[in-house]
Formats: sequence, structure tokens, C-alpha cells
Amino acid sequence: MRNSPYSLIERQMTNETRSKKSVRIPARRKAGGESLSGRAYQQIRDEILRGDLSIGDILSRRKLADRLNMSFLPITEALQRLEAEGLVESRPRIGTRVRIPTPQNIVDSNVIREALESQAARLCAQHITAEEKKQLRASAQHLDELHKICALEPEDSQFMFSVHTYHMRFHMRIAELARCPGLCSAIDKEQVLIFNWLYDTAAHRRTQPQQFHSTLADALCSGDPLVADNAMRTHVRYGLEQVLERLANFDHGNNWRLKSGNNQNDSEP
Amino acid sequence: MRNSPYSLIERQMTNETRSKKSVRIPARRKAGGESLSGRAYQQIRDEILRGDLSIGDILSRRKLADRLNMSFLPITEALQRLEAEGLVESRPRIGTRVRIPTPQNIVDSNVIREALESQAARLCAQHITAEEKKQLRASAQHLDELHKICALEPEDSQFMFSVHTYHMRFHMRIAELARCPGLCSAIDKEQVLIFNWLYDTAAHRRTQPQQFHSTLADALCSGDPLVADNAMRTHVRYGLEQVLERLANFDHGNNWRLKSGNNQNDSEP
DNA sequence: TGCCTGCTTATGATATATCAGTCTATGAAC
DNA sequence: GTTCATAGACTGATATATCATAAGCAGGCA
Repeated sequence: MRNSPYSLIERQMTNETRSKKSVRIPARRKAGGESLSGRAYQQIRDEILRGDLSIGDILSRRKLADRLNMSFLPITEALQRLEAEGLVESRPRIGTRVRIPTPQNIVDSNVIREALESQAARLCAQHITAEEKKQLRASAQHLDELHKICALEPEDSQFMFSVHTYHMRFHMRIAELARCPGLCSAIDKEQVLIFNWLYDTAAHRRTQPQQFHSTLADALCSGDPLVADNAMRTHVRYGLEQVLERLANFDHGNNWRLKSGNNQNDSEP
Repeated sequence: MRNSPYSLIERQMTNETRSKKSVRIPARRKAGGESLSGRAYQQIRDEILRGDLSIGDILSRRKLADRLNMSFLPITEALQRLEAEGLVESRPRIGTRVRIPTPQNIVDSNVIREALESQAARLCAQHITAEEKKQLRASAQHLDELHKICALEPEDSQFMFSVHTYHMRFHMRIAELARCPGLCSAIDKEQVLIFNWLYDTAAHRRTQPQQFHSTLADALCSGDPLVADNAMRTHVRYGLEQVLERLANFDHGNNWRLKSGNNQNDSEP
């Protein structure tokens, strides 16, 4: 979503010329801003989604508190929210890390996504207007073209990321057309998970059926909820295997403490 | 809303002969027990589900901390979890109350429930064994009989609660038969079933079609995912309107502070 | 060499104190 | 009687300190 990792943090740090163990000035809420825990949540979430923190990375509440210049109570709340959403996992008195999903988790998420998005497809097919049909078809066609380009240039990860973002927005657009806010947010939550897990694999998965999304758009515009439902199920099921393969490489063991790729702090005495 | 409110709480209080403002002995974790915040979460959740705390009731962190004999940090965490799950709602520096869902919320929940449970129905129909079919049919028949009794004796709220618990377990059983843990917890988390209990009691919904659940069980045992899907959708959609009517009576205004039915503390100096 | 044992360290969990925002009621001014 | 300002009380938000526990590690022993 962005290019320079930790840009915000570094800027903030130089702002204060923070040496080591300097007395922290409590960063109380700037009038008009949101809560500290809210900011922490946003920041950590962004870093995970951007890939600055990758799957399995350790999240120490104290180090995060130091980095974000607040006490670790807001951090705790932020991590709890992220845990509730499934982005991180923590074990009491051991640690917190970016969640490493099991193959079962991936399959389950896909099942849930299929349920939610096929429901959205049904409602979308029922409620979509002529004008919206046109927009949706255009968007689908654009998306198919983008994917065609992806197949040719698998190197540009920045471009890949933006395509994925566009892809997510396409699906969210369908959810919006269902006219059901709750369904939208449910799909969003599930997509964030899958998207994050999928992100690493994105660079490798290239091939998609011709007119992959245009076909889906046609079904959604058909006016028949069952046709739309079926098309969406087919769409969602595609490409699950690659994600599973990629995740098989991960060690699901108990290396919770500092050992594994811990890259979040900058303490060299 | 129920007959014996706060039975649990009163028992706990007499246990300690707590006078007023007595010095609280910190209730650190008993070895082997779960965390304090976990217990607080369970307790508050139970009270909401049982109806001891009804929709719109105010939840003061300090009073809860006093009642449950812990500081209000664990309480805060518990309320945050409950808020994430949608059982309570809070506004910064104003208060927390048991969530009053809008009609839109109800409709949305029903849409999501339909999506998840019809998916469960599909998978259940695919994976169910002969032995499980027998159990499921028996369970459905029992449930239908229980509901028949409910129609005759609409007064016994204790009995009503147990019937609803059985009803929830029936639906959760279907989710289990889908062999998809994530789907199970998603359905559980959605709280739709649970809220349904609240709404149902509130709406005094009694009548159900003859063989309501047996019909569903038959569809699930048919082996055809589409038949099961359709049956579940029909089942879930039933009776949404009465709930909406009931909720229309609720004031969605901003009476957050003590004014409205606040009955959780017992301080009369 | 391999296994066990105690110490050290880091972690999350919790308690306590304080801060800052918001509502409500009271009372003065008109 | 009505309106508006203000004080008080209560709320959640945050900071800080302490605690119990789990993991890692070094050293002793076999």
C-alpha cells in the first residue's frame, strides 16, 4: 500500500531526537485526533498489511510502545483488537506474533469467504441497476487486463500490490451492490486475512482463466441470484491450492521468542 | 426480563460479606484458573445472554470491577472483546451499554446468518454419515416437540431458555457436521443465534410451522447440497418480521447515563 | 557427550493513580 | 417561566509500577 517502511516512525523519532532510554514525553491525545490505541491499531495493522511485518514476526508490546511513543496499554488494546480480527496471535506470558495460519485456517477462511461472497452475489444480482451493471462490467474488464499484464511482468511487486488492491476493491464493490452494510464489513474482515496470507504468494500466482472477472460480472448482471451465486463460488474456489503450498513452508513450531526473524527493533548497544 | 436477576452475583456478594468500600483483596489468578479478564468476559457475557442484563442496560466499568472483585483493567478488556463481538457498544468517555441493534443490524445479521448456515448446510449434506443422520433426525424431532410444548406454556421463561439453548445446539451441531471449525466459530461468533434468543423472548414468538426442524433435517440428510442450502435459507428467514416489530419499540436515543433502566448496582446510602 | 537444575530475563497480566471529556442538574440572569 | 452558564459527578483513556510465569541459558553432574 506504501513504499517506505516506517517512514512515519522515523519522522517522529527524529522529531524528538530520542536517544536511549530518554524520558518519554507522554503522547496524550492531540485535540481532535483519535485515541492512542486507535492510532496504534491503525499503524500496526498497516505495517502488517504492507508487509513491513511479515507472517510470524514477533511483536513485543514494550518495543512497540517505545517505537510508537506511548505506554503499552494502548498497544495492548490494539493487539487485542488485531487478535480478535485474526491478524495476530498471542499466548499468555509468552508473546505475540503476526499470525501464522494453518492449512486448516486457510481452507476455513475460503469456505467462509465463499459463503459471504456468494450471498453478496445473490443480493447484488437482485438489486443492481442498469447503470451499475455498466460500471461493474467495465471494472471487471479492466481487472482482467491488469491481470494479463501481471502475467507478463511478474517482477514489479509495487504494481502487483496495486493490482491486488484493485482486485479487493472490485469484490468490495460487489458487496456494496448487495445493499447490506453488515455483509460488507464481514467480507472485508475475511478478505483482509486472506489477502495478507496471500500477499507473499501473489508474486508467483500468475495464470488466471481468460475473462476471469468479466465472466463473473456477466453472471452478476444476469439478474438470476442462483447464477450469480454459482459463478461466485467458482471464482472464490479458484487458486486456493497455491496459497496452501506456500504456507506449507512455514514452521508452525513454538519459536515465539526472539530467535526467528525479529526485525522490529533497532537496539545495538 | 427474567425472574431471578443477579442470582449469581448476590451469591458471590454474600460469600464475602462485603460491606461498603471495604478494602478489596486483589483477586489474583488462582493457580490453574484462567485469566481475570477471561472470567470477567464469561461472566458479563453470561449475564447478557441469560437476560440478567437486558438490551440497553448501562455497564459501568467501575461498578463491574467492584462487583466482580477485580480492578477495571480486566473489565475493560472484557468489554472490548464484547464490543468487538457486537454484544455491547460504547462511546468514548460516555459509557458502555448492552447493544441496542438497529433494524438494519438485525436484517444484516440475518443475511450473514443465512450465508453461513446455508454454507454449513451444503457441507453437512455432503459429509454426514448414516449414524449422524439418525442422530440429527432424532434431535430435530425432539426440538419440534419442545416447541410444541412452548406454544402451550408461554409463561415458563426458564423452560423457554432451555429450549432455546437446545435450539442453538441443534444449529451448532449442523455446523459441526460440516467439518469446518472456522465455519463453526464464525457462526458462533456472529451471535445471530444468541441475539435471536433475546429477540424471540422479547417478541414472544411462539408459533412455528409443523415439523419445522424435522423438515430441515430431512433436507440435510438428502445428500443434495442445493436442497440443504435452500431448506436452511427458508428456515433462517422465518420469523424475521416479528423481531423487527419488537425492536421498533426501543429508543435508540442517547440516554447513555444513569437515567434509563439502570439496575446493576445496589448503592443506597 | 548428554541431561538435569537453577538463575536470569523478557513477557503478558494486573493493580493503582491520574487525566480529560461529557453529561446533567443547579441556579442565576433576563 | 425560560435560557444559559457552570460546577459537580461520572465516564473511559492513559501512564506507571509491580507481579507471576514461561523460555532460554549456563553450569554442574553423570
